[in-house]
Amino acid sequence: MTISDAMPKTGDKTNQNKKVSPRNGESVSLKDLARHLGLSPTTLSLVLNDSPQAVSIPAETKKRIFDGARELNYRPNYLARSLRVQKTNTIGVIVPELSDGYSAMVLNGVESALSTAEYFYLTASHLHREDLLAKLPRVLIERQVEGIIAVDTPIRFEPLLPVVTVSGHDEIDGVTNVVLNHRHAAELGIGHLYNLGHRRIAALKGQEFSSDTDIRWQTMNEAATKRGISLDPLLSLQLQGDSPSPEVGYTAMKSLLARGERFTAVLAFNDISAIGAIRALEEMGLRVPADVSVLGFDDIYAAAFHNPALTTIRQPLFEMGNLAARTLLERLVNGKNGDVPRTVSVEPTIVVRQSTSRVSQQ
Amino acid sequence: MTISDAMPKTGDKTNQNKKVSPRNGESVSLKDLARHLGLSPTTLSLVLNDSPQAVSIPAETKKRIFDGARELNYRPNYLARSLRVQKTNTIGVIVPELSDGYSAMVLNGVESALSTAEYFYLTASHLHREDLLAKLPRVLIERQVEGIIAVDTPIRFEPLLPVVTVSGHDEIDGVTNVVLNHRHAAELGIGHLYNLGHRRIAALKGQEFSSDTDIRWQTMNEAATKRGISLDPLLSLQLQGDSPSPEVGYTAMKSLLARGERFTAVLAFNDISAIGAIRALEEMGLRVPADVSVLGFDDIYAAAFHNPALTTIRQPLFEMGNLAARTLLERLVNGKNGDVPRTVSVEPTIVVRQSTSRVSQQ
DNA sequence: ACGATTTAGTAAATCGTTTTAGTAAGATTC
DNA sequence: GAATCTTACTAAAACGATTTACTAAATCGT
Repeated sequence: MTISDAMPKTGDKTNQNKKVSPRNGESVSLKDLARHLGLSPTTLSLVLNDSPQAVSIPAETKKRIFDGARELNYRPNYLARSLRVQKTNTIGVIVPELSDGYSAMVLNGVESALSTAEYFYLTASHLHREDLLAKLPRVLIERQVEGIIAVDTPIRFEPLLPVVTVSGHDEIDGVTNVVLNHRHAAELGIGHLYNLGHRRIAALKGQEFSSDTDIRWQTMNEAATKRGISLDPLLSLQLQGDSPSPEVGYTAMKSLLARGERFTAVLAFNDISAIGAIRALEEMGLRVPADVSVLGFDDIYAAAFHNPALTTIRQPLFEMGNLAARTLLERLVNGKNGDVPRTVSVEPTIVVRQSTSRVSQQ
Repeated sequence: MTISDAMPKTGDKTNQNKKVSPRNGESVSLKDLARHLGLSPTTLSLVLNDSPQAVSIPAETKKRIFDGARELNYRPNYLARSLRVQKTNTIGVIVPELSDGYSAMVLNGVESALSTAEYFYLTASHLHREDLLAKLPRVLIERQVEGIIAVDTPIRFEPLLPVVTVSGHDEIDGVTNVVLNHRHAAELGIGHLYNLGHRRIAALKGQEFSSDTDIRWQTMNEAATKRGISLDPLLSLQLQGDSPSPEVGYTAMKSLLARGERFTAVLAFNDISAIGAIRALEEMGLRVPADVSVLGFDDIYAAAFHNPALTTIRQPLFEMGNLAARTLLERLVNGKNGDVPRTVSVEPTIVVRQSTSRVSQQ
């Protein structure tokens, strides 16, 4: 663009802006600006959007338009624009709850990918309520989102538009699942505990509503079986309640301990519940890791700084969110033609810290 | 036209919907539905929105319309609607970063208040970047948000629309600040430590970019002075870096310890940095709370389950977000008339756990 | 039996853009 | 010097709703 050069000669007629000046509060439309400049909205639109047809508009006029826009503080109405071009640059993100750390990390990744593409997103929490699970996709679609990312959320609607899940495991036409390589994660986790000599391993299963609960339990069992041990059902307990606090791990571990079973290691569903479990163990006089090793999952920020520092299986949540968003954007530009991948997976790593150790010989 | 009267008795012509059926992917507009029903879009709009003018439409026609809408899976286009009625039921929320726990808790409160009002929100993170601080409000306004909530974020723009901050402290026309009663918080914190006998108190000041840093430092000093002690500048250190991990507290405490100063208590800027500080102290062989008491701030989920459990000043973040959203919504319905409160404040509480204790006599 | 009212709708304007299809004047070509 | 091509624009039709201002027929009041 060559807007900057035409300034010197004119510098006179364009200043008669008294009539339309800053405008008492209401915002100025393209029509207002056009009237003020004595041009048609068409011309302004062409110039402001740097449309190819604007080549015939002389630099001086262009400058007049840009100056006028700045002067009247013209801001295009994105609603009107979106309506016309049939494109909102907006997607919807559905999460269980915002404050659970997990969703926040994923969202962070989503946002990072979207912002570079000039997309915005509407967030909606379903709070594990069936009515919201059915309603939220509807209202998001009414708001013309171009696609939906569902984080740890079951799909209870027909995917009329591109859908990408994070940690979704249902095979549905039109939805891409971004998932962790759970088999690998299980190998890392069970392998680590096994190599430290642990054979009696207690497990804290995820809540029923959590998408990863089943696959995690299944792959962990496979990894155990492969090593000739098994995850004793008597030593496993399902987390209850949807609080995003360590409380749920604490109460679960409390009631497991109350059963009087013996075990040397605990496989927690996530770091949050691992932290709760450690508290319960210590209250019983059991030291971690001396008496019982505890393995977390996720590697949230607090994991490294907990006391003892958590050994955990790291799930790259930011990357998963980021990947989900990038995958969705890609599906959006490809339209109908591009093929829809069923699954995109990311790799876990194990981060060994202080909450696990070699089983004590006794 | 009186198309409707020809069919009441028949009750069979309405089924000839083959032509318009589910529509190969494109969504059905009001006009499509009107054509399918042989009515005008006006009538449908009146009926579907239960407008007062729809009283004259007979129940039978209404039913036909509702049935048709369901049958063709009609979803109003919110964009078009918003454009026409000049109301988007959308607000913008600006946060520093999503994954820092603080923002997530506040957002959770915001969402909870908004969802009952059928509002949605666009989230944007500024990552402490000046360019984004200037740009984000602009683009949110272009997207026709009705108001903005800025969480722990400086206002770098002219508030042309209703703005509510969470933990903002600048006095600006048109913006309402939802803040903690910091004086009270400082009384609680300093009072607690003072009563336990602490006189030499180290402080971890918040990062420069954090809105609460100054007011917190100031009120803490006042509370200390009031008791005849002072927060020795030699014992205080500013947190550096914008990672939402305990790391920042850890490094700050490390370098404070490296200076060789003696102190019996630490006033941390927040729980996250308190956790990092505790790690640093323990690495130096100092026990918490036996040798040094550590007081956190915020009361995040992890605080209660840290080891030792954090004594902390609880800041009701969910409520603050909720209140901010409710305040904004109120300002939106009141329009220009309703007065704009400058400040709305909430009260802190102190939660005494295990990270603080009476100063050891030696 | 005549005007007023109610009933059951509709046509057209509108919100603020973008885009298609022009147009009218001047410059260029042959 | 007529035909064509540029140049510099503009009018009007979208996008998909809502809303204002009608209308034509049926009913009501007296």
